[in-house]
Amino acid sequence: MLDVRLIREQPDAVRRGLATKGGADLIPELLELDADRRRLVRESENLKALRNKASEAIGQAKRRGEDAGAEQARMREVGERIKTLDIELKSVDERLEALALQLPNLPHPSVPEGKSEDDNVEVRRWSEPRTFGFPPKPHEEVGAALGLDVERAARIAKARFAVLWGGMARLERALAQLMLDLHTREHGYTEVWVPHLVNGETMLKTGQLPKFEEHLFKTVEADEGRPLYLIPTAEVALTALHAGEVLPEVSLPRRYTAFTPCYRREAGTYGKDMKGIYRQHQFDKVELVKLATPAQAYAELESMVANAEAVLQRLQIPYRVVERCIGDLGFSAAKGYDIEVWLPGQGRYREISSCSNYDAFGGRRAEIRFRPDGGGRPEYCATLNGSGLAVGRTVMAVIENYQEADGSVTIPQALRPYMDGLMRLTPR
RNA sequence: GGAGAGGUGGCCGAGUCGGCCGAAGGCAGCCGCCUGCUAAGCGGUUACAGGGUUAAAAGCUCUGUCCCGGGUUCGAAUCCCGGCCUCUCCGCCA
Repeated sequence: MLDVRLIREQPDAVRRGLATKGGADLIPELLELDADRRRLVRESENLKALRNKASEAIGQAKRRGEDAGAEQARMREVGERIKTLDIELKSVDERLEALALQLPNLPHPSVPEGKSEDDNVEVRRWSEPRTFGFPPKPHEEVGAALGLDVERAARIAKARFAVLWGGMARLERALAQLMLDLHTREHGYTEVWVPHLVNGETMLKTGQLPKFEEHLFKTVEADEGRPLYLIPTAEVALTALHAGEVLPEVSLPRRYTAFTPCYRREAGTYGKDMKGIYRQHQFDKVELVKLATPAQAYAELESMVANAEAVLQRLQIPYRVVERCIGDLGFSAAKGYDIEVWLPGQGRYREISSCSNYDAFGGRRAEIRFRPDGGGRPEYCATLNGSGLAVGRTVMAVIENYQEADGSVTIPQALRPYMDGLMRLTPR
């Protein structure tokens, strides 16, 4: 969420910032509502001050045994007027917040121009794709022989689910473990275990609601309690952990990691990436989340990307890093990078991680603040998040990059300790 | 699932028949004083949000906040209703 005060004081700068991302057209109405709100607040509060004084006088009069009926009647009317104003104020506040929630974050000045992911800018590449002595197969073909089973998954659930048998299931688990160990032992993250179902308020505070409801799986409690939502990423749970809190500045940055399944409806992607497990309703991810001061946030973004890259380096799989352009930044991000892994079966780089700095936009929405070291008023934290990595897509990358002519897959060195020294997955 | 108790400031804890309660007292913190050191002692101070004033900040001032949302009342921490959460006992359970 953007600071309404910033919009009020520098509407033109905000309008320029939102030019590509959209939402600038909402500003006039927002400014009008803001002016209405302040007018109503002033009037209501003046009347409340009057009433408070009068009520005190009535109390004193009554204690002296005097009659205060006339004054009480007068205040009854004032009370009615206040009630009317407050109802109006509440309605203005609600409309104002609904509008403010629709405004995306302002891009950082360093973010490249561009409309779609095609305009993203490659920042660096790591390692060279290996040369195969045979035509490399896509992961769904390599995987089918090794225990990747989408047919039965579709039967017991629906399309876009998978069953992993034997070594493939083991590979999934081993990768998650490798990632968690790397981030907790070498990158300073604290491992957190979180609920996979969260309430609507948490979804609102982390920017999933109201805008992205169609992407979420929603549950209904049997006793008609508030609905809970399946998390689309551990980011929502991790970021919301400190919602409403004021953290000491010395405790920043905080670095959290969690291994969870992610559940996404994938509405509007029918027919897209239907083969294999690139796009699933359920997938595992090791997520990275940081809370930082706005001053630390951009350096923390760089190190977060490096932390995610380290996973692919361990696995010896080629990738490139692209900086997302304004049009591909997403709603909440001020700046962000994607890591794209090389998939020889597809002959191209595909997204395996997305790291973003939401800066104070995220902290304001979730109400996460910090108390500056020298004292003073609390300020909003910057929130950052990134995949480190999406486990299912890493499985894809491993089996495509390490496939052999006979249909087997070599287990990367770094992964063997997590698979009892197993060197190879062979067709079943 | 059944029965009961409760949610007050950074923490503990008091709030009488609704007014003088943004809230006693204690602890912790900060500033100063005092004292060979330490401990003790003395004085002051310590929430958040929003509005107004200001170029802005500080300051001043007003409003709201005693879990959340409604209601009663001239006036609610205090009374009433709903929700959320916590605890105790019984039952069930990985």
